[in-house]
Amino acid sequence: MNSDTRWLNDHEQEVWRAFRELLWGFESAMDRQLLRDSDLSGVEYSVLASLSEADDGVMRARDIAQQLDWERSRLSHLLKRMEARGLVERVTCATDARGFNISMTSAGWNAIRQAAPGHVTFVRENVFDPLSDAEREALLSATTKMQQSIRDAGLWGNTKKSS
Amino acid sequence: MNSDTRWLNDHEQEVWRAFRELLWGFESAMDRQLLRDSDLSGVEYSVLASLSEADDGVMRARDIAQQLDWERSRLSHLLKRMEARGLVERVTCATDARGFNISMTSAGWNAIRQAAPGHVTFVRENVFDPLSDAEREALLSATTKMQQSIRDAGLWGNTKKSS
DNA sequence: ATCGTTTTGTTGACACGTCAATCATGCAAC
DNA sequence: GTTGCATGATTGACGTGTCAACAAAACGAT
Repeated sequence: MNSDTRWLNDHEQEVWRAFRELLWGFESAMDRQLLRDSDLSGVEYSVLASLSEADDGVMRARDIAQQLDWERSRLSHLLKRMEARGLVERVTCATDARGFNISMTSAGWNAIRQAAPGHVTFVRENVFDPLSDAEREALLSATTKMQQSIRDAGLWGNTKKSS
Repeated sequence: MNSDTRWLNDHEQEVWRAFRELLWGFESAMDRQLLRDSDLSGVEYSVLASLSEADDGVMRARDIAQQLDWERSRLSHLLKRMEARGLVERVTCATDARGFNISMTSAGWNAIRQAAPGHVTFVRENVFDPLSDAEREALLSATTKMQQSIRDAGLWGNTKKSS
């Protein structure tokens, strides 16, 4: 139907293919490394990392979800599993009876402290070390522009559309 | 413990943060667009796209899995759902009694033909249009290098390690 | 021919994500 | 203060992914 679609030429297909492969492969490799070295999944690491940046390892669930740009239910499901694993605890919130404070247990602290070096090393060895300075800067500007473009198209993240 | 970890400085954190955000956000936006415009999930689109490149829309399941670098079980689960939706059919293979030929139904053809223009447009508008020529080339070399680095580390894809 | 191994594919258990529905609480308007 | 709406969080259904176990056919060596 849409006969004026601007299809990709050969070179564009090559770029797109490489990018798309990396898109799925990078996260999956990162998760694999994390799981292998520290018995944490990628999403568990994200939550623990957020918590560890708070003063005492305690945050409102709402704030975690906002910081990670996650849906509430996604976080809720995950926290249930993490609580069962003993990594975090739900504590009722004194100032808002609806809310919960999520608090890292000592097992949670141990897990994130053990996992962080390997994770950072993964990023350094597979992102920064292989790239030249120019490539690193181009990567930053390219990712920023793509993200902005998707935002402009109203397709980014979990933010609800304007009616 | 690993006290010689080379942590990220501020600028590196900024690059890493932008890249990581794009990593999860891009795929999710793409899937959202696809689902909205054509009632196909991203993975369903991948399978149908592979099939549509075969002469008659028929491929061995094994070859689809290999082309997409997927685990067999992942494909098997998905094909079961896609067959239930009427997008593909499993046909017993004449030359190998273990295997199955996966064949697109006419509904499958219709779905992929309807979805393709919007998908290509998404890629063009959010990858190629926002990027300069230099950025496009840098993106290609950067993604290629990251992927190669991960491969060298033995963390890429579903290929089993060498015992 | 038969034995052991590889290949092909399925299944079940479980981790994970989205969506829609639900529920209680806070809050603002009146 | 009650009515109405927004907010914070949970739940259940279902699509999706991984992993390990399984079964059956193919294959290669003897």
